[in-house]
Amino acid sequence: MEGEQKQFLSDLPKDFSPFSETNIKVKEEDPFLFYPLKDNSSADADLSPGCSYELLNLKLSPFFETNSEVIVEKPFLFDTPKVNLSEDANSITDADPGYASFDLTSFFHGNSEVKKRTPSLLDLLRAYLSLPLPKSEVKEENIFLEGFPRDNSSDNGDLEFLNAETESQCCYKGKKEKLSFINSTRDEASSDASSAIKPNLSTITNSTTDTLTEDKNVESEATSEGPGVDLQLQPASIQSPHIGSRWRIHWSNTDGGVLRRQMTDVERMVLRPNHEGEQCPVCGDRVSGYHYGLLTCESCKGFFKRTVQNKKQYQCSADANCHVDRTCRKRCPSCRFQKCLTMGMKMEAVRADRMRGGRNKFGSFYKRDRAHRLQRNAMRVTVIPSSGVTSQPQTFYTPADHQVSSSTTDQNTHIHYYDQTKVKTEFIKTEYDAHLQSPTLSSSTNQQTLLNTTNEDHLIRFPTTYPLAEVKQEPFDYSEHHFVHHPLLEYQGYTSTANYAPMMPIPTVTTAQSVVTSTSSSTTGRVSEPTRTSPVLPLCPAPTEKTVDHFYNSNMAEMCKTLPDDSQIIRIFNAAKGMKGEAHSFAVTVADENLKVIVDWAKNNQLFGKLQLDDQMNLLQTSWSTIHLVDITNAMIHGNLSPTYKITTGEDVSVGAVALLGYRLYVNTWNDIVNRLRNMGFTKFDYCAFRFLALFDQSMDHFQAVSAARSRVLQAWAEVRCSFVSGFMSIFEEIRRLSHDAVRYLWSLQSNFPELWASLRPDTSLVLEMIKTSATRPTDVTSTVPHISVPLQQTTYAPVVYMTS
DNA sequence: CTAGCCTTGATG
DNA sequence: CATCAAGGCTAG
Repeated sequence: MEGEQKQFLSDLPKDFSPFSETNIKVKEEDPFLFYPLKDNSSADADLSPGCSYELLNLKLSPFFETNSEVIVEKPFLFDTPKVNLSEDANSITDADPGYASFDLTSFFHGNSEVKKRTPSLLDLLRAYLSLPLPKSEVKEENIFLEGFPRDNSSDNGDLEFLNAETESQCCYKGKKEKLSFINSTRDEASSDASSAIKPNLSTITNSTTDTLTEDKNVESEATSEGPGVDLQLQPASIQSPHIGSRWRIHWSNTDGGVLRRQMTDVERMVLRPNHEGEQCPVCGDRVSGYHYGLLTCESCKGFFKRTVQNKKQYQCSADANCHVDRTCRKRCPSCRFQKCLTMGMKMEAVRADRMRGGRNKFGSFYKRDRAHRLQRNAMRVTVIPSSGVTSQPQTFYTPADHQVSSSTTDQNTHIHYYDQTKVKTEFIKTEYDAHLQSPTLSSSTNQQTLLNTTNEDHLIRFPTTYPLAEVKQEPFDYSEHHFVHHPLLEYQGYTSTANYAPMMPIPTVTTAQSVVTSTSSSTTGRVSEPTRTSPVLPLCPAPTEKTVDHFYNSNMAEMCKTLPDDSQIIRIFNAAKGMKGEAHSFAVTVADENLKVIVDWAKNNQLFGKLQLDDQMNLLQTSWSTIHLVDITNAMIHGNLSPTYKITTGEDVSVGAVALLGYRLYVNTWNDIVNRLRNMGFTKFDYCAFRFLALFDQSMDHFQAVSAARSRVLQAWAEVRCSFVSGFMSIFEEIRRLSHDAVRYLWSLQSNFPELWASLRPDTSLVLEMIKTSATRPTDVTSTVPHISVPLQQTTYAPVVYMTS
């Protein structure tokens, strides 16, 4: 080490460490710490060998403060040349939890002061989130996978996962190396982590040392074992490559490597490429790309091409309304072609000169369509104003949803297209068809216009930066209801056995409207005549063997595995009821405890983990209360909680009061929700969906990962629940709103009942700190917290008008 | 005829 | 140079 280490340690007193001193002198212009990132090779910096470093501004550290004013705008990352680090284990020391730091004391010759400071609870949460997943005792299933040497350029290498539960197929990129993966499930990690709220030198030093000495040629995503905050871990039963499981990669060369494993369903939610998983609007088969103006499968592409090129004319032997799907698409080419056209495939895109390659004139429209899709994805859950029962559908369900807008008359191309009129078709051109094919009337544009007029648009344009900001935006007047609309469910219509009224505009019976009709018992909704099968609300097929099988293989089942154990919430209630304090205190204790469970659940979620730390914090601050309420609601529905809990004051506190953080006004409303859900047959799947939807809160949809996750959750859920989803969704929205009300209520105590607030020990409650932080942010909820004169019973809140069916 | 895979070549 | 929608090829 001596020769190689050069200056960075050489001219320092051996016992000098920034972290063993209370005050450290730092150069004023250089109040930074260098934190090593994951091992990485090559580069020519000069700090510690073979590592990547992040230059961290001490001012941003929750654990240190400095009087320097220097601010780093962006994280500064760099690498150093590789050297065997194991001999140098002694020079490793620790810093903040979540970072294992090399002792870079040479950088602290300065005149700024660096002091330790006491981190807030949120700081600790942050640090906890930034920790690698808690390492645990290994179930040493040796699994042989094959990997590939790390390609420095591909940061996404570890997002490419492969196959299989325990045995995996191989995928090579670069030269082949046999890698051995040890799958370690997490379980007991909390025991040695429990005490380590503060940075703990020895723990980190030891563990890091162990890592380095034991695993000389091991690279691990997660070898740096941090001490962890005292957030309880749940036992997890994770057997296969899976969210939450930990992997250690051993390989025989020292080039580094990237794990490839099977993508889990949930991971697939955000990671899967664009059209994977999309269904061909003609036959429902897997989409392979844009073909002739539409995202279709390979077979419909070929079919369309052959038909147009060979000027085929088909005749339907039935009534020209045959059902077309993957299994029967060969049966009636006439109806298949008709459906191709109806859905928006363009004959003009078939080249008359048969020239290969290149791009056609639709290129830019494909691009635009992609953008629209992206946007639509981001707005998967579309809020539709429904004040009064509208007589006009808010959106039209049109095949145009699948087609690319075509507004071109551009003939400036050497590619000659078939003129639509040259191929005689048997189709009667209806107004609708004309609209579809019209070069001037873009139906996508139409759709866009409609979307632009709905009030979800601000969600995209004005991303919610602060947690609970969304709460602020929510009108207090609950009489103005918002309903939720899922294009996804519309999409299902395409694969259902629904009949397509040919060439007829089909007014949308959106799920939003179905919400209206199912919850308001309104009969004025414009549900189409009963004879027509709605493409929007497909009938659930009777559960055949196949569907049952599919059910268990669905995303939903996979996602359910990540849910906390049912007993968790019971345990929390039982533990909390013995604590000193009145009802609010009981509720806050329960919330605090459950928050730990929630944090761990979120932290172990792959998608959540992909978010930036700040975004994770924001998301948690926004969604914890809804998740909490969902948890208690679920437990209540299934009779896991007793209706009331006797606390130390002798008072009987209803579960509802606890669930609503002490806000008793809406306990009956909540009880009603519990009953309704129970009657609707609320299952584990529904609970799972609720919990994920709560985590990936709608107000955070401006993060693509969040909106994508929501979409997938909805899709998976819809596969299980079909059209019932809409009914559940409206109740979910009620829960979400209630949870936000509860948070606002709790925060209102701070100003209206300071003694009560103080008795809740806001300095030790993460829940209260979260609420406080959210509320005291500049543009936040504070100003909108209504004056609440009397806690528990009275409020100036506008009463929520909950619909009952 | 079907449908999966392959080749091509303008586009960015 | 990668991308990706065109057309082409061919077993079944």
